[in-house]
Amino acid sequence: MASIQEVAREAGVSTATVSRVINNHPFVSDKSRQSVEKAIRKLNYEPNMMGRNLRTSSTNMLLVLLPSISNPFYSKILQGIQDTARRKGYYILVCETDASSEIQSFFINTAKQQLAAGIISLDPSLDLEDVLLPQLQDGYPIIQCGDSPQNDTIPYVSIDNAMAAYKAVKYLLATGHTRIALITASDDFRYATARHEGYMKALAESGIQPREEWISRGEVDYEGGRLAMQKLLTLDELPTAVFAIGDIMAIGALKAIREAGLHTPSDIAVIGFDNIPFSNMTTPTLTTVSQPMYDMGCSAAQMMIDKLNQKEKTIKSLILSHELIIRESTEL
Amino acid sequence: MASIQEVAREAGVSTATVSRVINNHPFVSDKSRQSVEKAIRKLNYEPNMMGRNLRTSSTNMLLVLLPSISNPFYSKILQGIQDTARRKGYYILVCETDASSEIQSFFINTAKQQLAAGIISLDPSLDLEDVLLPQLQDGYPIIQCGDSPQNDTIPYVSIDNAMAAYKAVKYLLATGHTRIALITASDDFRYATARHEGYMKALAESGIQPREEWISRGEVDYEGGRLAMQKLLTLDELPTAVFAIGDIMAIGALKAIREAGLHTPSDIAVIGFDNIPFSNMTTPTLTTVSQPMYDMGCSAAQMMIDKLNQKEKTIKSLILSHELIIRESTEL
DNA sequence: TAGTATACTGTTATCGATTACATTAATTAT
DNA sequence: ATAATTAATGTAATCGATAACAGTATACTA
Repeated sequence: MASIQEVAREAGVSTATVSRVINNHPFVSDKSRQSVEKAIRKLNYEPNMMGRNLRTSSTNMLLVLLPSISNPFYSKILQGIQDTARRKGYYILVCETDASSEIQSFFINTAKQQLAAGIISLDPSLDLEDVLLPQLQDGYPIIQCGDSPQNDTIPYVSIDNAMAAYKAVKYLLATGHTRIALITASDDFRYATARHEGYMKALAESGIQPREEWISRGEVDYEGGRLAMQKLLTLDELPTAVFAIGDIMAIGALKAIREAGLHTPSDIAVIGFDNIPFSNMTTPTLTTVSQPMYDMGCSAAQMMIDKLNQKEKTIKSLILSHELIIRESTEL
Repeated sequence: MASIQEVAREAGVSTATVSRVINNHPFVSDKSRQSVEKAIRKLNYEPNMMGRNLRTSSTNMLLVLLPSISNPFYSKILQGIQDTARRKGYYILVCETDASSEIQSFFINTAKQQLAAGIISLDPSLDLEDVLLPQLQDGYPIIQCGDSPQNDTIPYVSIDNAMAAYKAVKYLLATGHTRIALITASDDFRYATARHEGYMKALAESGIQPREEWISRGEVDYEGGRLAMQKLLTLDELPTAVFAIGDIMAIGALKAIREAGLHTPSDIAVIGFDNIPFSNMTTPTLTTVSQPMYDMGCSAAQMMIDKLNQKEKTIKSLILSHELIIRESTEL
């Protein structure tokens, strides 16, 4: 672990000159530059990040908050963040926010301690605005990714959830369905309420009065989707199609339908949201709305890095495009 | 961002005394301790990690190398690592090794720069011994998790893969199968060859001569499993059961069987490996060998931290227990 | 009472980098 | 030929913490 001093001694120059060579300053003679580079190679020198970051009071680490690492939706976004960050020389600190309550203080410390240069949050349930931001230094960069925040003071990367849901339900209507149920989650999540809105709007446009009992709620996981579907299956008049606000819930719904001895899509069509890898591996394969998860991650990281480099004074939110992927669960 | 100097001034003591209070040294008077604590609260002080780590030339970050973040097997392990690490005050730097070739140098720098205190690798394809280790400082801690390394100089956390595979195939034999195929991957992975061995041993014990054509190989993903199964389906005499060395490949196999108009388990039973969350959501649900992924992660992190704290001079490898989970894909 | 141990606190060097400032050498302008 | 620029380099302070060492005050021992 050679230090800059050793390199300087080896090269017969001062540490300042070595530093200038490392950081590509002008005003270094070719002679000095060459002997420094030679010394660096000889000693296998790497600048120590701690020393550098302490002095410049900067850091090349980004903190990513995500509700659950093993949720494929988030991990795909994380992949995008990671790739972009690495290309720009940034490291990713991950923090799974689901696990416990000490977490808040743990990651807020990360920011306070200047360990991370900024926070990218994938957690839609985290109240960034009212809980997180006030605890951070003024101007500390935060980006929300995959959902839009409660209010618009925090920049985000997302898709137009209402529009995407609208189009998905429109598609169901176009294929002849009129009794279309919604499987959704708590209204705490903006994306959930936005997709709910899109659903309502599509029905309204077709002159269909959405029934109270068509809205079934559950946890955002497989069991939650399964239970929500089971509730729908107790209705006197069954829906002929279901729009679930997430693929995993939709996959749970598929299961409940099959358990009831019914068939998808002939008895009940199902449409999901997110296009997680597994949505293409189910039986039947799942019609879904594709979110550009990887791109969302890339964009979030890029926005953060631009902000850190002051290329952009303020971060502008970004709406990416979505796509309806039609598969077996709705094909008649 | 108050510094230790400001706290010292506020409390009317020297920085040394503040440092002693922070680090719970004895020999601090109650009077000093109280005024320091008061100053810390008042200034909302948090020790700066960069300063501390530079001085102590230590760090509380661990680097985790994983082939793919979005693979549920790895992400579940990562969850265990993360939880344990955080409880002990360590941060996790993730590095997805699949993506590109600059990666090697990127993460080796992390170690060289003393940014990370140790490396936990989940990547079975990474040649830790011959490629990674020689580039690191002598004694730099590395742990392999989820697979045993090529040779035994690097400590690891894993299960007994050969035994687990043996028991899985034994179960198929016990339920009357005699033509049992194997879907596996490249022999580059130790876990793959170990599971292959277990398969061979079980067949041999039952006096069954394993046929060459029963061994079908593919990439370790959904498509790989599907293609490998398709190859098996071209045989004149079809196998009645298939053991796949990973759940995702097994799920691909289920798909291929269904596409061929056959039924699982009545025509061909399928058994997977890993017990990823999705193995319980397929149709039919997948019989599989459960690896304690979360525990593996916890153990790996714990071993690393013990090593770093010098509780353990050398790290001892750990074999955790597995379990056969019987579900619909093998139930007749 | 002098001497010694003990408890507590402060001074200062240090980790490894960056950078403002000073200095010197070389070049150009007058 | 002298003054004024410009280029190249070095000196030393600095970031925020820790810790060796020294120093002071108090209690205890002989």
